[in-house]
Amino acid sequence: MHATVLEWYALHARDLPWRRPEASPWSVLVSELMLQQTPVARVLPVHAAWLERWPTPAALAAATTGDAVRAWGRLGYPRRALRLHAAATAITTTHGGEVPQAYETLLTLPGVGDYTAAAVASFAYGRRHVVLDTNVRRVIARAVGGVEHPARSVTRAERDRAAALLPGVEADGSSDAATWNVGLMELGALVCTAASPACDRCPLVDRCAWVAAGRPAYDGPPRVAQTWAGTDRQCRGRLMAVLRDADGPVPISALEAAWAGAEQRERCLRSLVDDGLLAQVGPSTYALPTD
DNA sequence: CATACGTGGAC
DNA sequence: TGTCCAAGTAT
Repeated sequence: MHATVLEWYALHARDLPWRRPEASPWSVLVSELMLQQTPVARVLPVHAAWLERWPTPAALAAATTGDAVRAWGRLGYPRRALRLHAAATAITTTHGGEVPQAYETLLTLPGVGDYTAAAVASFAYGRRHVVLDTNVRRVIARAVGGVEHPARSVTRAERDRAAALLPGVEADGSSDAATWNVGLMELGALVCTAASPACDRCPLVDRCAWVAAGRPAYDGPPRVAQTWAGTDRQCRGRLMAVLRDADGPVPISALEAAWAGAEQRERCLRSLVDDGLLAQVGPSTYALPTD
């Protein structure tokens, strides 16, 4: 299975900026934060502009959080911009300006959880870690587990299975683990997709347990649908869009025009200020934060 | 462990 | 056209 995936990746990998040999660990870290729940196509232009403007953690740490939020644009989940800024600050003040290499150290950075810590350690530094993202989980669930979708949350058995599949260390100390990780991710992103897997283009089709079983439909607990219309998330998004698109502070009237329901609007306004995404700069004026 | 958290493209 | 989904994290 290893050689098959590695060969397929060598032939079909997309040329992404954060995968190039010259990509810095900072570029990798920025890409990983941006890619959390966000498609590659939308990340590409924002990532390029971000690295151009803030080529190092120290450069971002010197900017305001408001600048980071505005540069985040419409990637969604703007708290990630705040976390990335906070991570850059921590890297600058307590890690000598260099993105940490150790998984455990990476894990202490804001916005960096198990997946991102393993991904940065693996992709930026070549360290051997199990990288369990939604793509890897799905490929393993199908190819090895024989089911269409993995469980809602990562189980111990699932992690053990992924660890067992991870390429080992060669006699010379090298390992294919990092390429294996990104290869499995790429396979899940391009071929073994959630809704319409292209098994006719899959290098693992002949040994896939799910295909062998006749591609049985998912029969686990119902996967919760994301609601959107009328939620606080939609309201917060509307309010943030007003601030992002403005040159400076905006009057409360502009925010009132963006969301009709007063009670919900005020609750969301409070939560955005509480999160540090907005600042009240006058009795009836709001702005992106300047700290 | 379930839930909140943005946004827009695909089918 | 509405539903599903995208390299998760924090609480």
